[in-house]
Amino acid sequence: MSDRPNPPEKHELISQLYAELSLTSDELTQLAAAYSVARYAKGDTILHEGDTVEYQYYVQSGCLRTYYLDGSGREHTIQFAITDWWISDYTAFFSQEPALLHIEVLADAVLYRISKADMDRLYLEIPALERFYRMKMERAFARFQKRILANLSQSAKERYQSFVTSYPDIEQLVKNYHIASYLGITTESLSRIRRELSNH
Amino acid sequence: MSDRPNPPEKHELISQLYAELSLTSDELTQLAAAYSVARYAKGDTILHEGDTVEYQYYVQSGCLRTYYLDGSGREHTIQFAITDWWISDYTAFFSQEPALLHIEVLADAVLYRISKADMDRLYLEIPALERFYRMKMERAFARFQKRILANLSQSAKERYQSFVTSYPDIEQLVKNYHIASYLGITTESLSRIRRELSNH
DNA sequence: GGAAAAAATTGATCTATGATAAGAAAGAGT
DNA sequence: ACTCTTTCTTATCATAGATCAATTTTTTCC
Repeated sequence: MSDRPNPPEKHELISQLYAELSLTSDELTQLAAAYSVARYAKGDTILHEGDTVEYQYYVQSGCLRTYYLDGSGREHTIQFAITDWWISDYTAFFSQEPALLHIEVLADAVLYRISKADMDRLYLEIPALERFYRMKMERAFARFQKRILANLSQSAKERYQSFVTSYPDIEQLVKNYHIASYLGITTESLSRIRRELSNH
Repeated sequence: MSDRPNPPEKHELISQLYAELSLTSDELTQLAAAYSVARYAKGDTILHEGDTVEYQYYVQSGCLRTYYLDGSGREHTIQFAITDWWISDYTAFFSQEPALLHIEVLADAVLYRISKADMDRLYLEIPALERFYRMKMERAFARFQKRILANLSQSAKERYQSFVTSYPDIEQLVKNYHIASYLGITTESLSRIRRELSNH
């Protein structure tokens, strides 16, 4: 359950989320109207491969992951998301092609979701959102580049160490087999790595 | 050398590049003024790790790659760029932190470059650019996600086959050891994969 | 056209991780 | 508190790819 007993009033949260934009009161009201709150329990899957991706989600509390099922039925975790992070199958959200990814709730979550239809309308009505989301995409791109670099140049052990250093909260929250699937190794290999690291 | 004997007039190219935006003549003139043409020879390095990244480049002709040098001095190719593609160390371009990547010219190139200072000014003067670059970042993000998925879920042989299928022009243009470093394997492993594939 | 350099291939051996199986530990439900 | 399920660890064997070295092929330069 979220450590915040109740989510804040929607309008207050939207004000904080877009604080850097200095939007007018009317613009904030428009934005707040476009968001809806969605609560999910641990274990829920809120997107399945093949679905149309209607929403992106802002995580007010909880923990989620996106994952891909390969041809052999193995799960590959693409991203985790905790409080103050965003989550969707972004590729499918942008293109409106069927989802490639699943989204699973790893800890009870309160999410604020907004549809692509509303996003597209609001880009026209509140042009400052273009800049906000361009810069958000730049940061997301940078995180993926860092991930590609790590996958190309680091051993599994090094990648695990980076993960633990960069995301201690997530490391504590999620199961080891999810971490293994994020790192691209099996749970047995992760166990060996953890044993080696604890024997130093 | 470029298969186009001369680059088109700058204004014409900028018109085509931003055709979807239906910019005014004045806006196109402003944009064209911000771009400069840069010609490089095969073998040039136009960005080094540690540099401030002042420009992003549109490739009018030629071929380039970005690469990262790891702690052991090995090169990891992050992206290639051919005609009509963009290239930079984007993470450092956005953040203005020192470059992590190098950019090398693999075939004589004609590039159109624009500085971040000009970009930032033009975002304010031509707001339609915000949308153009947000959507460009969305597509770039999607390509990186596809790359992460492939790295997590495919064997080296599968990744090479996807590469050849997706980028036949690049496969013909660049050296095998660059392809190997893009795929995250050694040149010896790539040779063995190529032999296996040619014996089927 | 020839020499030198670069790129690519091949072979032998090694290593990190995968596959499989079994067992232990932790968590969930009653 | 107990039982069942889920998660995690460990052992053994297999494999994809790395490392190292040598050779061949291709490209570059004069």
